[in-house]
Amino acid sequence: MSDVAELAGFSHQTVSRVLSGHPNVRPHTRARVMAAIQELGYRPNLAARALATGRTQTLGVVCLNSTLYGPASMLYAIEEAAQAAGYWVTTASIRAFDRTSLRKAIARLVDQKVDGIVVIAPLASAREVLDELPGDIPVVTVEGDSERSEALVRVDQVLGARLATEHLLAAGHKTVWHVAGPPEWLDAQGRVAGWRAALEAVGAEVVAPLTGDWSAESGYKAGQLLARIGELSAVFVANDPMALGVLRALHERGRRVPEDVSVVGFDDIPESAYYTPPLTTVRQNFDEVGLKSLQLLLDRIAGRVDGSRDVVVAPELVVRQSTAAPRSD
Amino acid sequence: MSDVAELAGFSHQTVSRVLSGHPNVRPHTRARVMAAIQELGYRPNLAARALATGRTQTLGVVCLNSTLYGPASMLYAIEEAAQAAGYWVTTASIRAFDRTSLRKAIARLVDQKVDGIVVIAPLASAREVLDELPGDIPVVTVEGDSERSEALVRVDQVLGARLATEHLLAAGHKTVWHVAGPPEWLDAQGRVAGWRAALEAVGAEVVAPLTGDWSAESGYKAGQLLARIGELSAVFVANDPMALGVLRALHERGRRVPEDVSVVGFDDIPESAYYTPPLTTVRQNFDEVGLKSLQLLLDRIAGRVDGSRDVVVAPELVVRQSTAAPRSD
DNA sequence: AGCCGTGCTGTTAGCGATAACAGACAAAAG
DNA sequence: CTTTTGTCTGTTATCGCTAACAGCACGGCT
Repeated sequence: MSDVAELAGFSHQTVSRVLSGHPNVRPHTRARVMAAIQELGYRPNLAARALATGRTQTLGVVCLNSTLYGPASMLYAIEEAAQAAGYWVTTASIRAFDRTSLRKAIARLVDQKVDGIVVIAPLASAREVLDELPGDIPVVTVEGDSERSEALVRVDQVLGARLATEHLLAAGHKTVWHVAGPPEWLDAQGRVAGWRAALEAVGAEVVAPLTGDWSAESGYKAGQLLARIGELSAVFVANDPMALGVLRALHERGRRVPEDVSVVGFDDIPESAYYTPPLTTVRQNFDEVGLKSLQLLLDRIAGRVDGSRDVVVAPELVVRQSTAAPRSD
Repeated sequence: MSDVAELAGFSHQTVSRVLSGHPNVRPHTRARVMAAIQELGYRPNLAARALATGRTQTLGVVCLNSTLYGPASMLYAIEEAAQAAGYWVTTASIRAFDRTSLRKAIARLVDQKVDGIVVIAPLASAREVLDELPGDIPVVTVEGDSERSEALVRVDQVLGARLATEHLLAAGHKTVWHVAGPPEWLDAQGRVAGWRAALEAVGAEVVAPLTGDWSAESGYKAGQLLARIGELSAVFVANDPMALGVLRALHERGRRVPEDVSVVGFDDIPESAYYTPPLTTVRQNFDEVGLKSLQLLLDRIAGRVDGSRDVVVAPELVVRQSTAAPRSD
């Protein structure tokens, strides 16, 4: 930086002012400095700036399993929007569900002095950990606990599950079975709640849900069980890959979809329109969730805390060919 | 830090030595300092350390489209391994194929003074950009150009495509059609080359490949075209989601798989075992690629350049139910 | 006894930027 | 013509840490 100053014939402080867009710099001076920067190929040292200002222009994202479609999409949307806003993104992936690794991940980000954190860790246990956070760092939670005082962006899982279940009930099915996600996941819990609520609203029987781990394999296993149940006519599966597994298992047992059994998924991943048959599912707009959470975070960093504290994104039912009326016999 | 020093009764430099694990510190002193750190809840300032040492303990990853299964898996594997090695990971996602955004992404990482970079951008154009890189920063390329002098980790795409094609030829198919990935992608190019080589080796006809964009939708469109071709008996599709689209299109036109047409995919994503029918495909071990590339990068950071410059991971054919012998008529 | 090497700790000087204050000069106000 | 105000630039201190050097005590050697 002092090289630039010398070449331009000004002090390093003036160079700093040019860089930070300070108004009180003569246009002529600014031009000279810019030329010197160009000529020397100077790039400011971000570590030094971080040390001096206390800000890093970096955001942290804590993410539970970034190979799943949902988290990966949100991560991508956040990264891109952050980039556009002049921020960096550091990710802290965690594999396990436990509190310790979540705590460690957040500690890492705090150590790195990130300017804000997005937590994509829709686990019941996340709540306690977030309560331990230093209060001076803005945090936005995605799919978190709505009782937390911090900002939150979420998809209305309960609504989505109700849309799915009501769609099946409206087609004439007496009741709807459910393959749920891991019980620790808040969105899995929400989908169970919505499914249950829809059934109870019309007095339909509520059969205990099966549980998977979001993978197609776990859906397949649940499907093998379901396929043996004669009275089965409609299933709501908590995500699309598991629904794929269910479709496969039903097919292998000779239960036709949708003639014998109707299936609804959740997420609307790009592949689900090409399953056999194309899957009726509930669309979550992950890009929007990622974008909104970033906006909220930037607002908080800028001190605009007054704005909306919670953002709820509405899911949407996408009807395809895996659902139909039950057989009349 | 000086607070800790004062509380422990030593100088700040001794605290620094304890933190960095310097050998010449009396155990008693070390214990006192540690206790003081504990008591004050002291956490070192990484920006200051970065400024003083010139190292950041951060790695950069440039990633082309992190919502695809392959890149997402590698990213995840890298992130986790880096974490275990005490490094942070900053991602720079790019959406477009062009040189400018790649250049910008790398510039961002260099500005941030990352200690090393992994480039997951299997594009032909990546090569030129990488040549512009400052020579003092270690770089590992994934799926890059093997003629580059830098370190490289890749899956043998040509071999994988040959395995797939030869499997179909061995089953008795006269020739194999191909749905390729975007031509700018090096792995798409490699798969075309392997497919072509396998056909030419036995003197089979080489029909010009169709092109998709890795999505199920593009595979579906290619499949609609293929389904009209009467003589079609075997297709090799450049990735699993596109293969799903092809399966769907064939099914809609009444072409049975594998009785009428055999289909082979590429990647072995977790869902492909549950497609209708379960997909014969070529497995790439993304975790291994991610891990190996990180190891290579850490080696280079540590100055161990002597070791293997290139790592080639062998893909593996996974035979499921989407392939069979051609119809005898 | 004197010297030297070794183990431990403290002092000083940066790393490369920004913040706060100070000074010079020109234009506007009294 | 002096005073004030405002625009522009420079000087100095500081962020929190590590590197290099210096110093001190101690034991073994000649």
